[in-house]
Amino acid sequence: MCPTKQKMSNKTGQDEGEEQGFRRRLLSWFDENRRDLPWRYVDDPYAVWVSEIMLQQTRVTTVLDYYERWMKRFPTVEDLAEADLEEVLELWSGLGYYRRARHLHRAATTVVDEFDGELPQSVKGLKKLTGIGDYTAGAIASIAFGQVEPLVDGNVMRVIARYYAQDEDPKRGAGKRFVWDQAGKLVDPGRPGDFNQGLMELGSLVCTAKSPKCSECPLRRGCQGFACGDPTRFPPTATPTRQGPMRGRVCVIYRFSGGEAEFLLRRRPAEGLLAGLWEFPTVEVDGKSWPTLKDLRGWLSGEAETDQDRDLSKEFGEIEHVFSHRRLRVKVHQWDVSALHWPTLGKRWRWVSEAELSGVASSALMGKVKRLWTEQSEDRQQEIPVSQNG
DNA sequence: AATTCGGGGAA
DNA sequence: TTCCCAGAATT
Repeated sequence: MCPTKQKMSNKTGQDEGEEQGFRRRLLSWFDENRRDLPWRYVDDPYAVWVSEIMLQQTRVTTVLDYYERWMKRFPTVEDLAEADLEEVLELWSGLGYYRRARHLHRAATTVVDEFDGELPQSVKGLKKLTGIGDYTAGAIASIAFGQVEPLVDGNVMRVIARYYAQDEDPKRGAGKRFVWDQAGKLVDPGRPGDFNQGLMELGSLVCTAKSPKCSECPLRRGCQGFACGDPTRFPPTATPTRQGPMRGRVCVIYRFSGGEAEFLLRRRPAEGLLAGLWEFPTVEVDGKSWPTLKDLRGWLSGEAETDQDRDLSKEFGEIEHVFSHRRLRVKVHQWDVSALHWPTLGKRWRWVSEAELSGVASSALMGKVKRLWTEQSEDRQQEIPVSQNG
C-alpha cells in the first residue's frame, strides 16, 4: 500500500474538474507527440479494424510492414471476404497468433454477407464479430466512429494503475473493473478516439513498464504512483507460468527438377497449433532430450525405399525459436531425394519450388529454416557437383 | 478464473 | 536472459 495514496473524492464537482484536467493535459500532449502511423488520419473503419487486430499482443513496429502489405492486397472488406483463407494466412505468415487472421477473414465475410459491408458502430454490435473483444470493440467504436467508449489494453492498464496507485491486478477481478471504470469516466466526450490513442501512446512512449519517463509526463502532477516515489510498483506483476524447453528435428527434403530445387512440405492439421500452415516435416518432443532419427522418419515409413537413417542424418544447422512461454531448439536436416522414386502425395503434402516457397502460409520457424537454407546454399553449391543441378 | 495461442523486440 | 506488447476465445 502506498503511504501517500489519496482517497478518491466522491464529490461530483471535484471529480469532473480532475477528469477535465486529465483530458486536457493528455490530449495536449498527444497532439504534440503522436507518432505518424499509417492507420491514423485514415477515414476508413476497415483500416482501423485491420490495424487493431494486428496490434493485439503485437508491437507497433512489428505491425507496420504487415499492415502495408495487407492493405495493398486487401484494400476493402470485400476484397478480404472474397479471398481464400490460404492467401490470408500467407500474408499473416510470421506475425503469430494465426487465429487472428482466421477470425478476421471470417468476420469479413460476416460483414459483407450480413451487414451489407458496413461495420457495426456500437461496441455491442462490434463484439458480435469473431476476433473483436472488449478492447478492440472500444478501439473501433471510438477511433473509427467517434463513439464515446473507453478502451483498456496493456498500456492503459499500466497508466491507470499507476495514476491511481491501484494495488489490484488489472487483468482480473476488482482490479480489472477498476481500470475499465476509470477509463470510462475519463474518456473525452469530444475526442474519444484521440483520447484513447493518447492514453495508449503515453503508455508506450512515456509511462513504460520498466523505466517510466516521469519528467516528461503530462500527468505527473496528479499521478499517485509518482507521488509514491516508485510508480513501477503498479500494476503488480503477476508471476508468469513458465513452460519447459522442447527439442525437435526439421527435415528439408528436396529434389532437383529442371535445374531448380523443390521442397516437400506438409500441411498441419486444421485444428490446433499453427492450424493449416505448411511446414518442412518436423518432429518435436517436450524436454531437453532430442527426438531420435527414428522419430523423424516415422511418418515416412513405407513411403520410400531408402536407407533413411543414413540419408536423414545429414544435419546442416540448429535453430532456436522462442515462443510466448516456450523454447524450442531444432536440429535441421537435409535430404536430397532427387534419385528416389517418390510415392504419390496425399492432400497434406506438396512439392514447392524455391521461388514459390515465399508464397506459402507458414510459421516464423519455417522462415528461419528457409533463411538458413538460403544462407548455406552457396556452400552447398561448392560441394555439390553442377551435374546434380541438371 | 485460468489457459491457450507457436512472435518478437527492448532492456 | 526477462518482460510484455493497442487480447480473444475456450475450457
